[in-house]
This record gives sequence, structure tokens and C-alpha cells, in this order.
Amino acid sequence: MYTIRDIARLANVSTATVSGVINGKKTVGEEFKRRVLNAMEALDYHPDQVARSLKVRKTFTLGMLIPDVTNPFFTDVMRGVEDEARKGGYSVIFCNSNEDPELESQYLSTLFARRVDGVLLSPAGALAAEERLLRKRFPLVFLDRVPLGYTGAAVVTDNVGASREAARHLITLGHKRIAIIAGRLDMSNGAERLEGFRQELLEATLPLPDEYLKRGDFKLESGYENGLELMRLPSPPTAVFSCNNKMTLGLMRALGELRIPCPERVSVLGFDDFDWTSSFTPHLTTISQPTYEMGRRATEILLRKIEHDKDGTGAVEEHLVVLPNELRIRDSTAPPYSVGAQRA
Amino acid sequence: MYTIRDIARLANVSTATVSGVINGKKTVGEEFKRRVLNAMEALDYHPDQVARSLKVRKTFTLGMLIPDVTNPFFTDVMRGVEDEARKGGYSVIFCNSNEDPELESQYLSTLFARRVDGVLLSPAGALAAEERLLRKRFPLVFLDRVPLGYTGAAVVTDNVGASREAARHLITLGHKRIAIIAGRLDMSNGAERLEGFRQELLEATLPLPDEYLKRGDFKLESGYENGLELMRLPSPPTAVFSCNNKMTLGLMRALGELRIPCPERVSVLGFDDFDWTSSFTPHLTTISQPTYEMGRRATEILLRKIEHDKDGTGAVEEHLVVLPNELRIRDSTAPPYSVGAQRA
DNA sequence: GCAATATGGTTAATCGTTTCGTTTGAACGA
DNA sequence: TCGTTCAAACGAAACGATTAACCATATTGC
Repeated sequence: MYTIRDIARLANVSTATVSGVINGKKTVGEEFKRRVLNAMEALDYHPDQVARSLKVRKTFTLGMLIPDVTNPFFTDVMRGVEDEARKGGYSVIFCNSNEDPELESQYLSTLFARRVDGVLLSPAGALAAEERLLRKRFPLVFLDRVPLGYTGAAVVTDNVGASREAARHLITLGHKRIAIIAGRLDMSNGAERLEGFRQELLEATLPLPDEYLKRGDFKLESGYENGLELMRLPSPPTAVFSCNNKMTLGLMRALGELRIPCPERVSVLGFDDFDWTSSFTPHLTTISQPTYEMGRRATEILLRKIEHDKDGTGAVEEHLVVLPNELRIRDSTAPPYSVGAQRA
Repeated sequence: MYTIRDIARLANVSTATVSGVINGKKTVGEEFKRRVLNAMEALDYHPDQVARSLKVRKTFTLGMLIPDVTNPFFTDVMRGVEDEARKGGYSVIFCNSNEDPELESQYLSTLFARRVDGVLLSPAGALAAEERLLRKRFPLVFLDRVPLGYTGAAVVTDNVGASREAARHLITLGHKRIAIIAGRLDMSNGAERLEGFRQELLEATLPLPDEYLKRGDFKLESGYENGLELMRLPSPPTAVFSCNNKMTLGLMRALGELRIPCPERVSVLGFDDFDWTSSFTPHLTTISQPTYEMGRRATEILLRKIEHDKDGTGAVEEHLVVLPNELRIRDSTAPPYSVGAQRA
């Protein structure tokens, strides 16, 4: 493994000169530059970034902490993050907390010890308490979910609006018995999605009985369990709104096992789109979030924070970005079977 | 940001002593240890890993380079990698080459500059040429795919065997006109899957006409396009073997658009399982790879290489691990419609 | 012709750790 | 009372880069 000194010796110049041509800072003469470049080429020399990081107090590394890598929502976000980070010359350490607050805070410590320049966080726990500590460790941008009462930088989507639109769509189709499988209510996104849904029902003076309000945890199993329970009710709903993709999957599985046809017997509308929903039947009606863009924007904001924080006490305007969602109407929603059709 | 010197000063000891208690190497007296620990606690001190890395010439960081984060196969692998890495005290920098050899080699350079201790590689390009250079840069373990003629460490699955089993399943069902949508043939996995399929057909003295052999590139679109072409043939196949999950998705989309029912008109068997295949119809018959285990094993091997490489010239036995796959028979495969049923 | 200024290079200190070699001092045996 | 031993703590030199402070030479203005 060669060092800058090896290059300097081989090119017959000082290390400062080598450093100069590497970073293009100092003006260095043509002749010298050529010699340095040649030497670097000859030895396949790549400057040691860790030494550099130590000196300049910057690692050009970002941390990204998400609750579930196997969720396509997050992998799409990751693409946005990675592309934008690369553009800025940053690498990303991805950490998967598996929805486990314990593991999450362990990762956060590791990232701190590694002196990452900033962190993108989609929290697993309700870390309202730690949040202040975190913010003094490194610049932070929340993604998708924010702790209750948090006021700092974040990129989220319009959960309330989208849920209202979802509910409205179902109502417009003529549904009266509409159930919801909610996500974690201690997370902003889970809470907001329920909130929007509730608002719209209220406005249409439709009831939301307790047995139609199911509390999931964003995982497949909870969608499955709750789906089973809902459809076994004496008076099952004619439409179900599921608050994230994994739970929708669980719900569909439940319907399949119970041999309840969708949308004939029950309409399904899920938060989060899949790019492969058009590969299977039924094609799901979903709320599509701008995943890639979320990742991109969050990274953009984080990089800006990093840039500004260096010269000051971090007095950058804390930005909250709310991106719009889009309702994609496909085949899993239809008018209720009891309306305009003979009873089965 | 506090340094080891701050701690030393506060605890009234030398930096060597602080370092000693942090790393638990030196024996340090109870009294001193207590003082140091207190000081660390008081200042929320976390040792700077980058300084440490510089000194000990080890970053405790792994690089993982995959061609597609949005492919659930790879995210499952990632979980295995991450869990095993964390157990060993390593972090992972994930890079997504997007099946782009250019980007891939750019990432490889970055990883080298960052002095990662080792790299897990699922190559996008046929980097047979670079491979020798890479191996002198850092310990390397290939994952899922290996360059042609590569003999070093790798974790793959039994592609030939699995493809034979897949073909046999279709043959046993009575299919005679079986088509394949192959993956990239310049990658070991793509080539082997075709090879196994071919072998089994040969053994059953079944033909594989040119128009039944489609060359895809592992992406959804190629599954879609090839699916359309296959089913528009004057004499379309009664069964199709698709060589990875994304292409299977494309194929299913094509069938959906052409309104060709599966498995009634055509059986579909795909490489790679989805955990959500049971959420939609038809439930796919697939070859399930031990994804998590692949990631875990590969990491295990890489860590062992790293451990051994440090004291020597890397004369570790280069291990090739071949894991078994499993055929999961579900609803997308059935006897051909022309056999034992009236012609439609 | 000479001070002032560019230009293009060098030397050496530094970032925050680890670690080698050394010092300190308590315990012990004779 | 002295060596001798040994454990425990210390001081300072690295690791490989960056960069401030300098220095030498050439160019320019007056």
C-alpha cells in the first residue's frame, strides 16, 4: 500500500505538491503535475481517505437508518439517497434497524463513532427523548416518519391528504362499511393516515365503529391477522384501507385464504405502490408515494445542512418538506356488491 | 467534540491509560479504570473511529456492491450480510451499481480509497480482466454471480441442479413445448440456469427450438418483451421457465395483458421466490434460493479471509460454497391444456 | 536598479488514536 | 537495608494525509 510520500519520492517533489495536484487546490506547474500524475498511475495510488478524513475532519460519509430493507418503499428511497449522495461525493452506510429501537440506537452510536457527516433517519422507536442528543451529534434529516412534536428538518408525504383522498374514493364508489388497518400510531405517518381517513369519514357522516379500526404495526403479519378478523366479523366491511404495503400484502393473503374475491366482495385500497402490482390479479388501487424523490430531496437537504453547519452553530433554516402523493385507481376497488347488483 | 486527551486530563491519567481501558487490552487498576469511565460518561465521549482506523490500519467496514437494490433477492441477502457483519463489529457500505459496469468500477475505487477491509461483490459487468487487480486491493468474496473462469472465494447456489429440477417438474407435468427466458449469459448464474435447463430437456429428448430460447437481461422489461414474443408465436409454449424474479414479473404482466390465463393456458416457473407470492393469484411455482443464508455465509467467509490475510500473504484457502435451492410447487404450474382436457 | 509582488515549490506541525519503550514504585527475599 | 522483580502508568512517536508558514526565483512598476 503506497502513501503520498512514495509518490512524492518517485516524482521527486514534496508531499505538499502531490497533495496539491490531487486536490487541485494549489497551482502547480505543468511539468510537476505531469510527474506526479505519472507516479500515481505507476503505483495505482489512491489517497487514503481515512487519513484525509482525520485531517480535514470530514468523512464524506452519510448514515442512513431505515426500519426495513425488505420493504420496497425503502429500497426505492435508498436509490434516491444513493444517487444524490454520489453526486456530492458522499458514500452511504445503510443500516437496517428491523423496527427495533434497541438496534436503532446501537447503530446511531456506531454512526457517531464513525464520524459520519450526517444521518438520514426513518426511526423505528419513538425516540423523542433522544432526539435532542442526536441533533447535537450530527446533522439530521428525518424521512417518512418524524417523532411526535419534532420540528426539525424532514421529508415526508402528505399523509392526511392522501388518506382523505383514499377514503373519498371509497365513499364515492358507494361504500358505507369501510374499515381501516392502521399502522403504528406512535409514528407520525401511522397517526396521520388514520387521522385523514377519520376526517373524511366524519365529513361524509359515516361511522367508524371500533371493530372496523384495526391497529397494525406495518408488518405483513399484522395485515394478515387483522384482515382475517375483519372479514370474519358478523357484518364485514365492504372496503378496507390498509396503511402500508406490507400490511396490504397480508390483507390480500387473508382474502385469498378466505376465498373472498376482491373487488367483488371487498374493495382494497393500500398505501404505497408496487411496481409489480400490474403483474398479478387483482391490480391494486394504491396511494403512490414519490419514493425516489423523497430520498433525493432528503439527501439534498442534508448535504446543504452539512455545508452550512461547518461555518457556524448550525443556524440553518430547518426545512420540512411535504411531498404530494398520487391515488392510482386500478382494479381492487369497485362499488360494493350490495349496490346495483343482486345479493350473492 | 472531545478527544482522548480531554478524557485523560479530566481523569488525571495518560492517554495510554484511557486507550487501555477503552480497548480492554492493557491491565489497568480498578481505581484508574473507574476514573476513566466516569470521565467518558461525563463528556459523552465516543472514540473517533477514523483516527483509530488510521492507526491500526483497519476500518471495520465492509463494502457490498450489488446490481439492483430494488430486487428483493438482494435485499434479503443484504439482511444476512448486515447481521453477520454487525456480529463481528463491522459496518457495511452498500453500493448499487444498477447493472452498470461503469458505475461498478467507480464504486470499487471509492471502496478502495476508503480502505474497506473487504468487499462482497455481485458483479454487473464481466470484470474478468479487473478481477486480478481487485484481489490485490482487498479480500473479495463473490456473491450469486462469479466471473467466467473465476476460482476464488464465492457463495452461489446450485443453479444447474435447480434448473434441471425446474425443467423436470414441467416435463413431468406433461409439457412438451417448454420455453425459457434466460438471464445474462455472460454471468455465471445466467449461463448455468440455461445450461441446467438444456441438459434436462436433452435428457428427455425434448427440443429447444431457437424461438423458445429468449435472452433476457434480468430486468422486468426483458421478461415482459420476451413474454409477449413467446406467446404471440404461431405455436406458443405451454410452459415458460423464467430465470429470475424480475423477469418473471414482466412475464406475468405480459400474460395479463394478453389475457392468457396461467396456469390454464401456460405454466410459469420462475427462479427466485417472493414472500408475497401467496398474496396474489396465481401463487407462483418458484425456485427458492437461501438468500439470507447466502449473505450470512459470504460475510462469514469474508471475515475469515480478513482475519487471516492480516498475518500473511493471503494464503487462505479460497472457498467456493454452493448452497442448495428448493423447488416450491404452487399454482402457476399445471399439466398442459391440450392433455387430458378438451381443446379450448 | 530596487522594492514589491507573483508564482511555485518545500518543511514541518497537526488531526485523534495506538503502542513501544521507559519510568515509577510497591513488594519481596536475603 | 538493599538490590531485584513486576505490575501499572506514562511519554512520545507513529499512521497518511493537509496546510500554514516559509522560501526562492522571476516579473513588474516606478
